[in-house]
Amino acid sequence: MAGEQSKTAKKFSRRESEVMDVLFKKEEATARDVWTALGESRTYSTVRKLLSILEEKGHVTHRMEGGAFVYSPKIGREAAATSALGRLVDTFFHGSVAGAVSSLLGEKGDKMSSEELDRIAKLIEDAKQK
Amino acid sequence: MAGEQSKTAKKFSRRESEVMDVLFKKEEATARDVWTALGESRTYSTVRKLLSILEEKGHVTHRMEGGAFVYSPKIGREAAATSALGRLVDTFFHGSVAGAVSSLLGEKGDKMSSEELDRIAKLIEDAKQK
DNA sequence: GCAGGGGTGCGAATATTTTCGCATGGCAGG
DNA sequence: CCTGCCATGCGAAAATATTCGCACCCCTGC
Repeated sequence: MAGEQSKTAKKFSRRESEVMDVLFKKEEATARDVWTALGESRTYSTVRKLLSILEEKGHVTHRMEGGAFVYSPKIGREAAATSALGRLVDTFFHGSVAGAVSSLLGEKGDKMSSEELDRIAKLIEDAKQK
Repeated sequence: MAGEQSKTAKKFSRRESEVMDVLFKKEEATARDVWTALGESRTYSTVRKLLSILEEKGHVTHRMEGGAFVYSPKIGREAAATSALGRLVDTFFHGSVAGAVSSLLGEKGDKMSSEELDRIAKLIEDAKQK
């Protein structure tokens, strides 16, 4: 249980993670999209710079479309999510998934459809089988 | 679903969050403890400075014990965890708790005891009742 | 009383991150 | 062809975050 972070640890600075969040949510977006999503609190120019830095660091890629860059995260939402989730569970719940689920349910349980609840129950079932 | 972050959004810089992580894991610790936990990669002095800044910003408190400061997070693990978890679920799973649980199970499902699995199942049951 | 070993506070040099303004280039409309 | 609009690149100032070194204090042992 020694160096387990090197593989998953993604270090984003404040603004960088804000941009990444947008990208993860939207899957892909132009600089202008990100700028808008960020509430236009900064300059369009600033957002573009951030994007280019993120790309330089290898966290995002872009493809040309209609004369503009369309950026998208490079690591993959799934991987990033799993990593972040795992770290969070370790930090706050000492590795207890049950603890995390409990917290999640406590927070959003009310607003969840019984359908979604069922879906989770099924997930548990499957895990137990295996 | 508008401005829901203002209440929970805690912004920590890189080092700051590393320190907070230690504090959340240990519940409380002296500067030296944190320094050790951080792998002593920096100077003891640096860690102390970080702690004092964190305190100045209102994220941690300290109490005197045996001539040394024992720091502890101020927001409470539970609240911080819920907040972080919620944000993460929003960002990566578009708010779907099931999606998050699925990911969690996929990552740590194997290593989980059937006991913990049961515990979660029960949690779901309770949520459904309500 | 005089080290020695910790602990704390503070000020300041360094390193990074953030934020922009400006120069350039492509395209559609007049 | 000229003009306005939007996009990208670049360089650098401004704001923050990190890291330390020092001065000072308190307690224990000699």
